[in-house]
Amino acid sequence: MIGASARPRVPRSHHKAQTRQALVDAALGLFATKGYAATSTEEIAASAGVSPRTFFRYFDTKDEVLFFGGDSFNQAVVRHLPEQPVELDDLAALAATLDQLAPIVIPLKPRIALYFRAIESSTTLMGQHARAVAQHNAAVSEALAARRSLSAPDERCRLVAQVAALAMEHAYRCWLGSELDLREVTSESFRLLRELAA
Amino acid sequence: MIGASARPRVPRSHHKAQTRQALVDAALGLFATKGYAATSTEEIAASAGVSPRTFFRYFDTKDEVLFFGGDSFNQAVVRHLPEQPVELDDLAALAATLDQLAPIVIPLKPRIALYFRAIESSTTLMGQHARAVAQHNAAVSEALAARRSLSAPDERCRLVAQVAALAMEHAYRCWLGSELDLREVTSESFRLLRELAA
DNA sequence: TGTACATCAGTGAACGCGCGTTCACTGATGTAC
DNA sequence: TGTACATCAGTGAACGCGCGTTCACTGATGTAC
Repeated sequence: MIGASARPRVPRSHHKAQTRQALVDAALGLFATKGYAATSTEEIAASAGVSPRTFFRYFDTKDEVLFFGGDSFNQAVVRHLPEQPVELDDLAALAATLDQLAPIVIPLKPRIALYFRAIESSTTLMGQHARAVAQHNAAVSEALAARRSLSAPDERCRLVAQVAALAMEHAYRCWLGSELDLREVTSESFRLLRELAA
Repeated sequence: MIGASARPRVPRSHHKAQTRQALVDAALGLFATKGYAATSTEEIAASAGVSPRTFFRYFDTKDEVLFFGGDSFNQAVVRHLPEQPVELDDLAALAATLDQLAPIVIPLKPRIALYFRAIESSTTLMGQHARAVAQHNAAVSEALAARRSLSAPDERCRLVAQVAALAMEHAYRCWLGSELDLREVTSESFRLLRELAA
């Protein structure tokens, strides 16, 4: 009687990750279409196919569910930055890093679009995003400090990280609203940045 | 019997403005010390000396009470910008404008410090702040467009406004945490900005 | 391989709490005459 | 100047609602023997 077993005995960790992902996806979709305030945790749970109670097993608060892998992108930036040629200045090194990471980002376009639509629906999510960007910038300025062999980031590192994040977000918003190439839009954004300070 | 009247018959509009201000002040203080989430609207009302119900006559939501006159500062920037010498480029014109407005900002230092402490206590207030900054930047980029006789702001205007806002917030945070002169810190911040793009 | 127990994802039910609303009212200011 | 009425800031009480918590349980996976 081979294959007569009712269930394929899926590992717990896998099941858990799946549930979490389902909740995140459901929330992202609902927030983007209905708005954050108009979406209850109960609805998110229902849309993810779990009970209302389960939501709070994965997230302490409603806003924590907004998540789209900004962390791993951040880590990728920090990893790629030291590999840039030393003759590039800080801004150019960051631009080159973003250029290298474009292939990872491009397939995520629909998801990123949902994310931006979601955060615009709510001040809380806006704040969530602002915090995430601030963390990202702190990590990048650490990496910039290391690149210049400083023990800790100085004012300059922090400002470069922030300015680059600005150019990046600017480029991403252009990209999302058009059919343009991400890499071209990004390099154009950095070029403009240089020009206006010249 | 001169002066025997019990009350001096204070105008309604004045009384109203006073109540509103009392609520805003109370909220700013409580948010900065206890944090946003740990402060209830009832507490704010009590601290302002009015009934709980009155809070919602002035503000539709709890977070709306965070307010410290960013609007009037914004308007001041927009008013002063066109008066700058035409030979200054956009960034220099904004720097000069902020330099002129410093005397208005300096006496507000304790209040601004409370504001920043408050927004750091809560993602919602963080979002509130992000929205306010975005509005400010939109208005500034309009003003920049007018300065260059454009009918609408282009990419460049928007980016300049954002970069300048970054330099400004950077300078303000340095200023709040020190005894340095606001005008010096600001000009240093803009100088650094130019340097890293050179 | 098989049995016995431990662990843990998921659930149900009940609840506390604070935001924000609705309805009905008081009393002071504003205004028409 | 004085009276009568309109307006509006402030209040009290009661309530709906969704977030987030607590307690007690089920059933599948993991593991020791």
